[in-house]
Amino acid sequence: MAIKGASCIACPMDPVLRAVTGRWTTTILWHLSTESPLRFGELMGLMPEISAKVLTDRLRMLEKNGLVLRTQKPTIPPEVSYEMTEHGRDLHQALRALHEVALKWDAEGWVPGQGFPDTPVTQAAE
Amino acid sequence: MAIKGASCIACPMDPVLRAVTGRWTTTILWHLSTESPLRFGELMGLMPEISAKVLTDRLRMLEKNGLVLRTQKPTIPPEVSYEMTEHGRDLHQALRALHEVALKWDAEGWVPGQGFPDTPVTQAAE
DNA sequence: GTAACCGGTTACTAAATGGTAATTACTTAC
DNA sequence: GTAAGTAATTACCATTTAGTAACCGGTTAC
Repeated sequence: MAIKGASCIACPMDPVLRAVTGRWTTTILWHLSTESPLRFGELMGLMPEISAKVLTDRLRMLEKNGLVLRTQKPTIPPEVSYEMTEHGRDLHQALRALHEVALKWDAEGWVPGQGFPDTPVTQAAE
Repeated sequence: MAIKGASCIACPMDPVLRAVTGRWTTTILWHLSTESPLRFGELMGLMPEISAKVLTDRLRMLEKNGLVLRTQKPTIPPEVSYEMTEHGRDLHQALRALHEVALKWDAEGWVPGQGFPDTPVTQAAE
């Protein structure tokens, strides 16, 4: 008889979560999952608050993990575009499900850090 | 006519992703989504590498966001258990989809930071 | 000659995050 | 009287991460 939940200690969730979640990562995947290919500048435009450095870092990481494909045309000025790989597209269902949750919670009046209208407010001690 | 993808700049994905993704957060939600309720110590056991401080931080954040319910029995020693709220359970589909992806990629030989067997290897410059 | 274009890179600094160890509280067992 | 057990909390320090601004390349338009 397995210990409650113990069967998942060594399941492959953790490494996958590290690769596809985290600051900006999931947002980038969501955009590329919704419309591909997207150019570097277009991604910047879709995420006005990300910096070029972080976007580059994330795209490199996703590329290394085989989830995103980078295509460069050697024109002047250069034209670089990104799209999901075949494997990356496996995330489509999960991303769509997350998007639906986002729409639902938004409609229900969810506020980041405060929860839903029916979430009990924890009193701040004086 | 909307600019390519522009319709999602202000969509509610970002705040939701901040609340449910991030180091340990999604893993905690996955465990609570799979079996509830779980006690603090049980969660620690399921994630051998997390520290009590970080687990506490995450649980407080999830509670504030109305996704996780904390129940304390005033016994000695105390017995505190955590479970998903009604709203939190909205994530079930997304979490299950992520889990399926994890199982699939694992079976396909995906290695974190190196991708799949068919992912082109970027040469490390000497 | 110089500014714009695009997709970066680099160096430096600032902020967020995470880990460790000590401490709390109350009761039961040794 | 002291250690164990549970669920934390706190202070402090180390690490990681992110942001800022400057710079690069080659060509075209002014």
